[in-house]
Amino acid sequence: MNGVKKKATIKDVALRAEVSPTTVSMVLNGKSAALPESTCERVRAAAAELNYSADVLARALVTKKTNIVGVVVPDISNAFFSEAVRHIQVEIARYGYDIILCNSEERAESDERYISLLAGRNVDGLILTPSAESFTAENAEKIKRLLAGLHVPYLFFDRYYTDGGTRVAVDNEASSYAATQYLLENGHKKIGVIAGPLTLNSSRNRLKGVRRALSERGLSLSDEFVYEGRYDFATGVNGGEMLLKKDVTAIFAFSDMQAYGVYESAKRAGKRIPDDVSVMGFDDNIYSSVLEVPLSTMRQPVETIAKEVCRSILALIENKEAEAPACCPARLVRRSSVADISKN
Amino acid sequence: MNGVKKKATIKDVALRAEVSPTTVSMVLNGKSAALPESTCERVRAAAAELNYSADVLARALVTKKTNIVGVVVPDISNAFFSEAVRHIQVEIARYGYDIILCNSEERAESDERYISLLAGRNVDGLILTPSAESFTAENAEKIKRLLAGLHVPYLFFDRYYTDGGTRVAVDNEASSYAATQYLLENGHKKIGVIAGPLTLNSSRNRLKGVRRALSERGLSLSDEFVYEGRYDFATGVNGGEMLLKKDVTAIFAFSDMQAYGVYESAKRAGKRIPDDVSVMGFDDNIYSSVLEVPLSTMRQPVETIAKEVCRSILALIENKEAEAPACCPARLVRRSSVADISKN
DNA sequence: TCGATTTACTAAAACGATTTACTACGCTAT
DNA sequence: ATAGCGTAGTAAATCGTTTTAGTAAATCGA
Repeated sequence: MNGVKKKATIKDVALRAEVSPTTVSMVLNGKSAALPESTCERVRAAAAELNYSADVLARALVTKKTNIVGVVVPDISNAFFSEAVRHIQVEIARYGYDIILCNSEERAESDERYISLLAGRNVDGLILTPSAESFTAENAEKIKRLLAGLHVPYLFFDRYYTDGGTRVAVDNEASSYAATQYLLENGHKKIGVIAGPLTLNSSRNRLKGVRRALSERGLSLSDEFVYEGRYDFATGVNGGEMLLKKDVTAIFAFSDMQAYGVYESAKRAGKRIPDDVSVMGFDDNIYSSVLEVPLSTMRQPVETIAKEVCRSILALIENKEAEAPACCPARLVRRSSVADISKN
Repeated sequence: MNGVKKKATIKDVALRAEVSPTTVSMVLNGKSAALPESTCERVRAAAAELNYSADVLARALVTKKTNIVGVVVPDISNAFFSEAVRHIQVEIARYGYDIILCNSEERAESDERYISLLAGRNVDGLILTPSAESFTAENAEKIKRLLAGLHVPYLFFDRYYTDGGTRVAVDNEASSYAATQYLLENGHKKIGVIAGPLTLNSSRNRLKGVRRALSERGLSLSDEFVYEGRYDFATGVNGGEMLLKKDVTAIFAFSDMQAYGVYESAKRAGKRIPDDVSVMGFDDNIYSSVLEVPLSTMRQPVETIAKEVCRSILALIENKEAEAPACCPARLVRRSSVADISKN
């Protein structure tokens, strides 16, 4: 009963159960096939009495398994990522894994630094959403080389390189195709688009979907109706301002956050939503249903994606073999920000 | 050049530099006071050539230092926590620490499980926001006992037990005092409050602040004007509905999310903000400035708080001595959701 | 010149597990 | 009688560091 009592080690348990550490280890790790139940019982009792649990560091040192996966996202305070990370953490905890979380703040240099750092921590796997910067040809090459040299299973989440690597993302092309169809069905022909960085596959594929839907109706999207920026509020404001001047009847923003910016720009321009201009978003943040004019948007199945991320990375950790890319479909959420002008 | 080359160990470096592992360790850890520069140079060169970096697991095993801090929050997808965690991660990384993130999903059982788990991972420190459940007398006792037995430095962030433990939080009492004063200055006397769980010090102290401001003007807040719930949207809707029936002129919601709910309830009741009822929030989420009627609110200085959290936990890790509680002041953000009715 | 000190370095013990390769014993079958 | 085998374990190596307690040689002071 004196002061700080140290954690019991496997030796303490061995001593108390009057067996060797080897035996303790085997019993506690379920490798006791060859041992009589009486011994196992003694060991388990001793372990319980001493409140023993194996030191994870010592164990990891010999087994080369930490049960940690590293997660690198551009910005956890972005609603999409925070929700995804929450689901990932909760889900992967069920398999006995913890996550070390890193924010790259959209900087390629941080991606590199964190990836190396996590590998140095002997994580069992890596879940990556590279920063926008990491999609320039040069940076992409660096990241890919870095990962190849690491021998740590990794997977791309939401953003990915097209030439290899396991990935889990929403089906961007199909989703924005659906969104555009919805706009078309409501009579919109003059559509403006606010995209995220076109270096990202997410934005490029969403744009592709828009173009496909349009061309199927014999329409096309000229470049001057596409405003490229980031996925943030300010981009929405600027893009909205620019597109409103061109008298579009609908604006499709590639993120809800951008859509909020469009609302702001409409307010400034004295235009009402959806009477003067329709707005369509992408993500379905919790806030989108709360707006004065609830936003029509494509809902990302964040929980499904998160679970798929976990399933894939665990598979990679176990098999060390490439997984097929997983594409999850987004769902159209019709609210009030899109007006039907087909009868006009 | 054959296949997978293994990571270089300290022995490899020692061999190449023609010294002992001891020497390598000392040089690379800056304990080379007694060694001639020539040797140091040789060791450093060898290390560089082999691309050597010490295995953190092996090191942690002997030094008892992991450079990891555990973070347990109720819900990372809550904007306040996600922003806080982002700043915490970025800041603490500057000191060479990583964070393992856990979501308790507001469940006491998860708090216990994660705290034990993180301690078992030999984290150097713990940053905790206990779930609402963990504030019942019984659960609180359990958590406190658990922490006391762990010998891991820990700190409470945002929510805390009043009887001990280092803590970092916004000055809730002063903040809501200021908010209430603002309401009073604008002529509001019949004020309704939507609180979070009153088991949480944050809610209790905010309520205290309201009462103090009111009583200084000879007013008081009767219980029927206080709606207790959670910090979420649904609580705002329900509380708003209830309070609007009592013809309050202003509603002070203890979170922005609740305030959004109040907006919704006002819309349903056909009341305009701020013409028919004023609304005040708390947090200043990024969305609050985006609303059709931008929300007046108390802005939590999240980055400041996060930095203070890092400073404190690092101090605790180094000194192992209690830190003074840190209280950060919130700032009043005046927007359009509060009307001046003092001239009526 | 000799003992004491300084310089430059190292052997070996930890840290706390897992894992491989044994051993000692009793029993059976030939 | 003994080879062979199953049972019930264990000793010792290993993982890759840090750290303690030295030592051997060179230098210094008197």
